[in-house]
Parts: sequence; C-alpha cells; structure tokens
Amino acid sequence: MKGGIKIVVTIRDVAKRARVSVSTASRALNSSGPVKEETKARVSKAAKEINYTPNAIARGLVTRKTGNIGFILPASVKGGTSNPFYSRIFEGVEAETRERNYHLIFSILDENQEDLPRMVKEKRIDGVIFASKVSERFILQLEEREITLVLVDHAIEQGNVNSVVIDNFNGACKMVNHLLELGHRRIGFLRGPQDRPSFIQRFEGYKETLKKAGLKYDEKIVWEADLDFNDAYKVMKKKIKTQPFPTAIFATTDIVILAAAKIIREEGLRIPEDVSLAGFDDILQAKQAHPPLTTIRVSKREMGRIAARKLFENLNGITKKPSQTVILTELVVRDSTGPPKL
Amino acid sequence: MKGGIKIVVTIRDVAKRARVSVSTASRALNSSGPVKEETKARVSKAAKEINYTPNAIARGLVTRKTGNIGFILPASVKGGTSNPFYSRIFEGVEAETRERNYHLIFSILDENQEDLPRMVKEKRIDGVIFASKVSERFILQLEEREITLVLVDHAIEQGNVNSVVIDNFNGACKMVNHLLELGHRRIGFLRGPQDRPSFIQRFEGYKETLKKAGLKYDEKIVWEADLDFNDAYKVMKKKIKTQPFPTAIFATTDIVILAAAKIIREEGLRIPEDVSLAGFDDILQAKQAHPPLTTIRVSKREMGRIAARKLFENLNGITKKPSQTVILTELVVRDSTGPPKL
DNA sequence: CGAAGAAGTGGAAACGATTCCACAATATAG
DNA sequence: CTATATTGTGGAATCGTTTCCACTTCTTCG
Repeated sequence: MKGGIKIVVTIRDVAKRARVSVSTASRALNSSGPVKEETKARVSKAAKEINYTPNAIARGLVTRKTGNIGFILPASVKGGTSNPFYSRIFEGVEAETRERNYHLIFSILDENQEDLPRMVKEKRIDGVIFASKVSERFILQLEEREITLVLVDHAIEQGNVNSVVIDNFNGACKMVNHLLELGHRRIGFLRGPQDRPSFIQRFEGYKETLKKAGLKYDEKIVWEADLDFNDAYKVMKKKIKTQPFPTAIFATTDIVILAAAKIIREEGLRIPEDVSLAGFDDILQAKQAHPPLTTIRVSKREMGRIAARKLFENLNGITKKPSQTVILTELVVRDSTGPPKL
Repeated sequence: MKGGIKIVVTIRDVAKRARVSVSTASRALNSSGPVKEETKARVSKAAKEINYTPNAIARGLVTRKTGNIGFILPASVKGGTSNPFYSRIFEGVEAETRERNYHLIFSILDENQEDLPRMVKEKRIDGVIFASKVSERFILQLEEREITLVLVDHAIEQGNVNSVVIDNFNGACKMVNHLLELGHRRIGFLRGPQDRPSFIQRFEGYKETLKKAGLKYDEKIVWEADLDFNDAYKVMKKKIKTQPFPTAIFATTDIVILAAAKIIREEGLRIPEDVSLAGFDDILQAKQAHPPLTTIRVSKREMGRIAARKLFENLNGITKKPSQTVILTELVVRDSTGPPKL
C-alpha cells in the first residue's frame, strides 16, 4: 500500500469492491457470460477506479493463449535488424500486430542450432513468422507441435505452409526487358548466393528473358556476391576490368548494385552514360542514391502486414488451410539506366 | 496422444516417469533445493526422454518474472524500425538479451497515448528500455509501479533514471574544430527539431566552438529540418540559394547531410571542392555514400548492449542505484570534407 | 397459477509451474 | 548410543485468471 493505491491490483480486488464474486467480475469484464447490466456497470466502475488491468500471464495460463507472436530472422541475414529489406518487413509485422493488440517477440536465430527457438519451446507465443530461411526440420517440428507459422520471403516445397513470397521471376524479367528496350545487348548480372529460392528465381528470370530475346548467356558477366555492401564491393573491384564490359548491370538486390555503383564511380565511369545499373527491392536508399536507382519495387511493409494477417487469421480459426501469397512487383525507372553508348 | 508422444509435456509427466513427486522434480531440474544425486540424474534423464521444457507462462505466474524485456520506440522516430540509427541500437539490445536467455518484446508507442504501454500494464515484461523520447509522466508511473527502466539516447532531468546517452556536445565540438582546422570560416548548421536534448546539445556544441574560435554566429546559415531524408531535402532545396553560401555544412545527423549532399550534387556543386559536408552518427550509409562522409562516430550497437546490460543488472539486483552512462564519440574523417576554395 | 426455461450469481476446479512446510531418513556430534 | 543436525522427499498452497457447474431468481407461456 502506498497512498491508498495497492501496487498490484487483482480481479479479486475488483470483485470485492463491486461486491460480487470473482467469477462474476470476470464475466462482466470479458462479456463472457450472462451478467445483469447493473452489476456489469458496477464492476466496470470498480475496475476503473482501482485501475485494474488483467495480468496477461495468469490469463494466458488458463486460456492457453499468450497474446504474443514471434518474428524470427536467421543470423545469416546480413545486417540483421538494420537490413533495409527485412527491417521494412518487420515494420509491417509490427504495425499489424500492434493494431490487433497482440505483442511481438523478436529474435535472431542461429541456423546451426538444432533445437527449436526457445520462445516456442517455452510456449511464450501463439504463432511465429519466419523471415528469409528456415530449416525444414524446424518446420516439421513446428507442425508436430501444432504451432501456427508463416514464412515470409521464403517458401518450402514439401508440406502446406503459409507463406508470403515475391514474384521474383517476373520481377527480374521486367527489369531485363526494360534494359533490352533501352537497347542494351550486353547485360551483366550480379547474383546473390544461390542457396535461397528467391535469388535463384531472380537469376532464372534474367536468363530466361535473355534467351527469349535471342541473346546468348555469357557467364563471364555473371558474378556472384554475398548480399552485403562490402562483399559486393570487393567482388566488383575484381570484375571491373572484365572485357568487354557490360553496358548494363542488373543485380539481385539494391544493396549489391549500390556497392557496384560506388566502385564504378570511383573508376571514373558515369552512370548511366557509360554503364546502366539496375537493382531489385526498392529499398529506401535506392531513391536517395545519386543517381536515383532504377529498380524493381517490392512492397516490403505490405509483405509483413500480410504475413501477420495470415497468422492471425489462422490463430482465430478464420482460415484453416495454409496458403501462399505472391506479392507482385513493379518496375521503377529512375536515373541509373539509360540507352547504351553507341 | 499421438504415437505415444503427448502433445504437451508437463513437469507432472517428468515426475511420474522418474517416480518422484512434482516438487522433487522441480527442485532437481532447477537445483533449487536438496536432492540426492541419484534422483537428480533420474529426473534429468526422464525430462530429456520426454523432451520436457518448462512452460514459461506457468513459471512466470509463481515466480513473478516473465523473462521478457521490452524495447519501445516512439512513433515520432522517422523510419521506425528501418531508421539506421535506432535499428542499430536495437541490434545491440537484441544481442545482449538473447545471450542472457531473455526474450525481447518490441513495440512502437504513440506518444499521444495517455496510458502506459500495454506490455507493462499487463505485466508481460520484467523491465523496459525506452529509446529516444519518453514523457516524464510515463517515467513517474513506471517508477510508482517499480518497473525497472533504462533510457537510451535520452535522459531526463528530474529523478534518478538509468540512461545511456551520447556525448553530443563534445562530438559536435570535434567536428566544428575539424572544419576550422581545414580553414573554414563560414560553417552552416543543419539542425534537427529542438525538442530533443540530444539535438540541442549538438547545436550547443556548434555554437560554442564557433564562439571560442572568435567567429560570430550567423543565423542565416542555421537551418532546421526534420530528421528525415525527404524533409531535409526539401529544406535544403529552399536554402541552397542562400548568399553567401557556407563553405562547409555540418548537420545534426547523417541522414540529413545525405539529403543535403543529394541536392548539392544536383545543383552541380562538387563535394568537398565547392562545399564540405559533415554529419553525425556514422550510420552505415555514411561510409557507403559517394563521397564517403566525414562524420562523428557513435557506437550505436554498443549503446544498445550497455542499456540492456544495465537493465539486467538492475533486474538481478546487482546494481541498485540508477546511473547515467555517457558514450564517447570519435571523429571519422572521410572524403566529404576538405579545405575551402580560396 | 404452475411449470419450464432463461438469466444471474457464486463456489470451486482448473492451468503448470514453484515453494513452503512437515516429516522421514540419514549423518554428525557429544 | 542417544540427541541433534542435515539431507531428502512429498503434500498442499500459491500465483491471477477463466470456466465449469450448481443453485437461485426471475420470465414467459400454456
């Protein structure tokens, strides 16, 4: 007690003050059973007066719902929380979660870990969103425990799992077509690690579009870099001397093409006069860069929102069967691409 | 039951399998009381065999510890999760939290909200870290409820509150001195909103250093912008015609100076030949920019770690009295600053 | 007006852990 | 070899809710 305000207020106190039983108080506050209007008002008043908020832990124990969901990012994602792509997805998840009065537990997961994330083993969450990559082993374990899950920017072949993915293939096609229309015939590709479906698909889109245009695929101008500014910078530093140099370069992600832009400018080449550059994702920096980057827009925030929405629909029993949502892309032409030099 | 494996395993099952009472099982698993070596081994074995993990919710109800901490960012922070400054702090908090086997609940808080964040009212967390700004009203309420809290990148005058802040004043002094040493005499300042102590301090550092150098403060080249790329861009667009134009511009944050850099380049001016640019924070993009940005480095990740560490020390009763930690800064000279034209 | 159904209420049993307490078994000291 | 600590153990209470069930007290209808 301090100044008449009990430090911890329980439903028992509310009940006492409203002169009803604990069960009636509970029913009144949750509208979960018949209560006379008059008593209900009395209980609400009492609750407000002593500033009562139900203890989520105690409630969770009996209802078997925590009101928390998890968002898990693999440790392999470059930049972690600061990654401009995933942080945007996270933003969407957070917004949707907050609006629904849920809470969001965030964690980075070491992929070498054998065990399920602690937050699920300890039953701290009602469901979980995995971004980027998850081992199939985890997914199986999760299904066995009947934990609702949604994958975002990742999908898995076997089993039906909720997922939200990007239309990577067509996105890449759009960009290559844009470059072809500008007149480019020698288009390089800076691809990401090929262990992730998304990046494979983007690469396929590149190859397929070239093929359709009757151009032959030249592996001398297909380079591979980690999705990290520094690594991409190093790779490009080596490849900058390639002859004949492409008139346009398309990269798996904006981060990678920004690194390429840096070294290209340091070499004294002009963008887009000497070489056109194109990215994928439309991260914030794409627009801010100099020159602003031509890229493929992906509604990252929206992806996060949709993933969360799927999760909640599953939790509330609205939807039962898992589904895959494909996010369409949009070509955004800015100043980093132009016609090739003659 | 499915294949002999119960979907939910409780300590009761462990106890049964090890042929001991529930209380003994609990003591054995937590080493929280005397248990014969032999029985302890039997209990551990049983727990492992049926793959038991204690339910955090149930445990939390009796121990009155949730094992969660909160991280709260005000809605006014531009870019939210994607903000390159705060996302780095968050990274530090996350790392420290994970290493200590705690869990992290993240939320954005609308500052107009009268009430405490739901995660604290509902007792979902043991302690909370506030980044950037918090209303004093909240802090008082928090103290009343005896919720441990730490402020990061913010401090409050009244009351003793744990906080981790940047040595903003001296950081700004260092940068202005650097520009003075290069020979600049007309140094502009692009300041942030003056409702936040951090930005006031940076501005004070600027003014103070000019004064010491015997230069007079010219408010014609002190401009104010929101800490947001687009807003800063708009402001600079208006001010770019200012005559006589400064030979160097120092901005409250890197984001703001990057926006300035964009418009300056669009106007055909060269950096640093025509105008030197300097930022504050050393966000990732500072290094990646073209030219790389001279700035004041702040160990953002470390700030997050320290904030979390403070919180945990308080929770574990290691430290009792609140303290303020000041993070020192470092001048990082890159290519965006140089001597002024003669 | 009496019976059946509905509305309103409180007591007690969950939920899954920890912890307090009493008691038995064993070790230690005098 | 008894008296006294110490160790080891299980039963029951507890944490703060919700929910099941039984019991009144009203309505409503034939």
